Amino acid sequence: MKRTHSCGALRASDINQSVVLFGWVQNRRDHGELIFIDLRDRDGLTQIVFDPNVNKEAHALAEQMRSEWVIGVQGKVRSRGMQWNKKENKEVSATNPNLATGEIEVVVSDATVFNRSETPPFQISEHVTASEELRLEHRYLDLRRSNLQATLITRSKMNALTREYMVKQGFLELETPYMGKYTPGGARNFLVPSRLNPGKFYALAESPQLYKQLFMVAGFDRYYQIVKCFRDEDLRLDRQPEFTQIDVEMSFVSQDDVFGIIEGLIKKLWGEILKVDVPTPFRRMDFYESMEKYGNDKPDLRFGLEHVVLTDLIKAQGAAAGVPMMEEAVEKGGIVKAMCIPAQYPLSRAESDKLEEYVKGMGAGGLARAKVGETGEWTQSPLAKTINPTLRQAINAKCGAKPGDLLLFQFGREAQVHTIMANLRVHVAKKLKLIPEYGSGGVWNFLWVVNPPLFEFDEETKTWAAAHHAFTRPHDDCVQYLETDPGKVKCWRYDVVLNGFEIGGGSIRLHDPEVQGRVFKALGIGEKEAKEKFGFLLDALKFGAPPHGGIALGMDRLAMLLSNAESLRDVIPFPKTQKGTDLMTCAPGDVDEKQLRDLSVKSTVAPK
RNA sequence: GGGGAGUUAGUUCAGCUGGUUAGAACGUCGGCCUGUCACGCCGAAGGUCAGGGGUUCAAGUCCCCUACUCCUCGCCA
Repeated sequence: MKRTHSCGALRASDINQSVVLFGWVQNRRDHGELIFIDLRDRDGLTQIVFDPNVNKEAHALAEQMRSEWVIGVQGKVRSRGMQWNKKENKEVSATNPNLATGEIEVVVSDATVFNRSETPPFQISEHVTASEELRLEHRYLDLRRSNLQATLITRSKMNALTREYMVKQGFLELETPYMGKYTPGGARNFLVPSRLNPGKFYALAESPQLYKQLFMVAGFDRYYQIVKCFRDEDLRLDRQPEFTQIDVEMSFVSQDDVFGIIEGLIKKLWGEILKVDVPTPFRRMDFYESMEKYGNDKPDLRFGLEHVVLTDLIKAQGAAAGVPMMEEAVEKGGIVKAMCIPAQYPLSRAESDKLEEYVKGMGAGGLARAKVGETGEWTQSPLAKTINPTLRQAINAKCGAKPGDLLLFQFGREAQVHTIMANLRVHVAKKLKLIPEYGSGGVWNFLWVVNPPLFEFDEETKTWAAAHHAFTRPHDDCVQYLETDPGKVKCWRYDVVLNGFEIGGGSIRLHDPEVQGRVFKALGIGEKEAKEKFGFLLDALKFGAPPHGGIALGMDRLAMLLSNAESLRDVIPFPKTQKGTDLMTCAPGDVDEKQLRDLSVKSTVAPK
């Protein structure tokens, strides 16, 4: 027997053809005489019928068949249009409109069993939801489910479309090493001990960042790569220790050129995969605006509930404000933020108490609330009695609060207030069903977040640190502040955001050695240290480096959003758990003493 | 490292303020059935209540520890 069709191929136009199908038994419906089996492969389902009047042996074999057996059948394609129904004593339509092949069935004249199957630990079905733990343990079975197959097929399409697009735009696909030199700063690296160089280690690349800049120095002009990256940080819903980037770098370009290329790519991916027309250019938002209104640099713009910063209002009232906790926060250099939940989305006392629990989980002291009354007075709030009425009206006005609205407040350390309010905003939006729990809801709000600061002040070490990396080009009109006021220096860094997910980020690089030296100085990195850490790149920049810049898109996140998946794990064939383990292979695993000796490595963990 | 949720039949879950034999659905196995399509009907088997310790006359249920899974803060330039 040789397979003639896939299980998703046959249509009414194939009726009367003799065909051979191979596949897995999805489902068996035994009527004593007739036996129906849904035969499955990655292309779809086809109903096959065993009739003892057609072939007794095949029918007997079908009585034995069970879920997930791998079989082959030969037979004739027959219409399911009108079939004799004994119960009703007349011909009745038996088509299945839920199936692409529902117009037809294959009457089996010959059948072979290629392999039997044990009863699987969970049913291979879209209807049954086994726990993720069990599914990961038997990932090869989970991957038989059609929705997981669909996401991986979508990924494959993304790869093909990306390559097609990038090649057409004149990009070269160039490879970079995974095993490189450890560079401090940034994400924690996975280390690989070197057997040939005892005591020394490679680091797995957290991104091809430095290499792709060297490609520009070498004159390749336009580089891209679909590449694995490795980061040894804690996992999240949208973070895996190994993940894939669409990595891009270009010479002689401005920020707008990079945006144009990426907008074109996303337009193509969304257009061809989802048949959705994404309008370009994308909206742009200043980093500071994003922090102020949304509390982070990856705002979900599918809904409102914008934050309002009240710090200045409270400062202006001085000692007369009547909100001692907020005043104290402001005095200590912190900020005060509010969020207004409109009256049309009423929250019960129990619900708003739950919100308080939620923010406390993020380290908040509590969640101050105030219900706005008919004349702008506050009720149901500990602030109501003491607050200066002028301040209260000013806050109402600034928040656009109307009678019946609920105001939520956070105050304290700036970074923490932003984080808590950012998470609270999304949390509330989901609760109020302004956005779905996961997935786009059919709304695709792309956004560039631009002009962030080059440096961040590290509260712990009391020093300035690179907000992204030390090779980002500052705005020309900010270079003057490098020495005097580093916090004021904005740079050519950009993130592309979709529905609250950072799907990519990049920058225009710093190719001027003079400014580079000043940036290092601001970071407290001496010449010697810079040479040790980034020597090869700094050397390379001395030999005629073109102005260049680039970006990297998170391929897994794109795939997750494109296929409305709940988690990154659903678009990665073999993902890891939150502790970075693989439940199927049990990686990471033990190695024996000899292997360690060969690598000149000693474990400090006592053997069990 | 911190906070939260969870772990009961092969699977998904229920199991109240501690109380006699731990239930349901799906799956599995057996029987019946020529038009089903998540077929239907009848019957059966199936449990270390995650592991360990404690409180109690009595623990799936209360307490402590450990493991694992998920969400999250920190972290991810």
